[in-house]
Amino acid sequence: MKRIVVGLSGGVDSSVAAYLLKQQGHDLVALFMVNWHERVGNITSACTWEEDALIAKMVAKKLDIPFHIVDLSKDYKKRVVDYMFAEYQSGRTPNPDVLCNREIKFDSFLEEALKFDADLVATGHYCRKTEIKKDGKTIHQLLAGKDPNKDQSYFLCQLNQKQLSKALFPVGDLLKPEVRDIARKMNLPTAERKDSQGICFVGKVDLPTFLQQKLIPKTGNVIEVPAKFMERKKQIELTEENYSKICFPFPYKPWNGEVIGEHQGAHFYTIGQRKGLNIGGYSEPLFVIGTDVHRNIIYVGEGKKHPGLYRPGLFIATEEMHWIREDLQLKVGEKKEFDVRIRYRQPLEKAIMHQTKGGVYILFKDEQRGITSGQFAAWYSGEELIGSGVIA
RNA sequence: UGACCCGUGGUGUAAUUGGCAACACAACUGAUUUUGGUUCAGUAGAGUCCAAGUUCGAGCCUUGGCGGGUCAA
Repeated sequence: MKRIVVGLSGGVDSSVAAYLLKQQGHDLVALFMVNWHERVGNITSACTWEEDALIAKMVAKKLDIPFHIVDLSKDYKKRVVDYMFAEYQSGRTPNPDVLCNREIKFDSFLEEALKFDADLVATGHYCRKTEIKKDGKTIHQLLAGKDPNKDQSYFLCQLNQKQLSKALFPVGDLLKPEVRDIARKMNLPTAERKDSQGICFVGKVDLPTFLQQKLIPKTGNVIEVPAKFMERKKQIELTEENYSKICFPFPYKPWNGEVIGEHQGAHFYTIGQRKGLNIGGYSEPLFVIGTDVHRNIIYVGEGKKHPGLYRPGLFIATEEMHWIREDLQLKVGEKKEFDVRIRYRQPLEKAIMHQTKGGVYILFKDEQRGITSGQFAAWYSGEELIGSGVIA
């Protein structure tokens, strides 16, 4: 029996996680965290944290677990939301939920949880944890959830050994339908609740509206780059000397194409984006293939096969590298194959990672669509998440 | 100034050469998704530049305007 704090969110997953731990006879405390009060840009008028808290409390009561609430909104604002604005401002596309896990759930929240004298902190994430011994040291492994459709290990790709040592993921061995079934059988109030989506805790917001709190709209040009132009530019051999050309965003220039419309601010767009351009009349849809916040230009290409949408590799600077498995960190000059994904719910892709002095180059076996600065690349070895980093 | 061509939903095109307007893109809504995005489904939107005429019936034919373009002087 251990003393465990379980983070109840008001959703099914964490409820079932709590139930399972209770079944195993652990000494539980439920802790609900408030991360966001404001409702600017909210789409659903209802559904604020109060409702989630109420339901979480009902779950705790049903399971006969003491229930507490902790307000981490200050931290969340400072460590997640501000980061988000700053990233968009500088033309990158952040992943707030990865940060939320690293900075809040498994840091601020973890700290609060440990004040309850807990040995471990449990969440409803779909991922698994194991440990191995190596050179007499215990190493925690973060594995994908059993349900391939719900695996959330990607969102935890920035956790470190210390954080993992305290973490517990009780639903990681279950499939989502099984979790629902358990909730139904146990009559948990969350059994039929819809899965949360959108930026965690902020909720489902209209992102442009949300961003406009901080980012000022500014009219700029939309430039269409012909597919032929990029085809020519991409005729480069994938050799080490060319890494710097193929592993970074293509430096589009205004004269690489033609002005076909206007936008309200380059920092509101991301690579691969189709909706929101407000430009019609093409036989195939237009996709954003590049943004330039300094010149305030967005570059687009016609058709989902446009060469500007694909890249064979990416780069992660050394200071942005994170190894969950510190012991597997590559040395300068070393090359190794991993399975990599560059966004949530994307099939893993074979890639060679090549560590250099300034950072690591990741060369995919097949070109990847929509590689975006600011997003996280996460590399796996089979089911195990080995490390991650911010795409340059 | 003369000749010729064109004028259809927000945009780009289509309509068996007379029978009440289709497709794509955009937009909107929903589904999927604990980031952004992607993807999927559905909805709405023009009575065809204007005026007059031929016809049972015109976006398609005729005439005159208006607007845009090409060629010739």
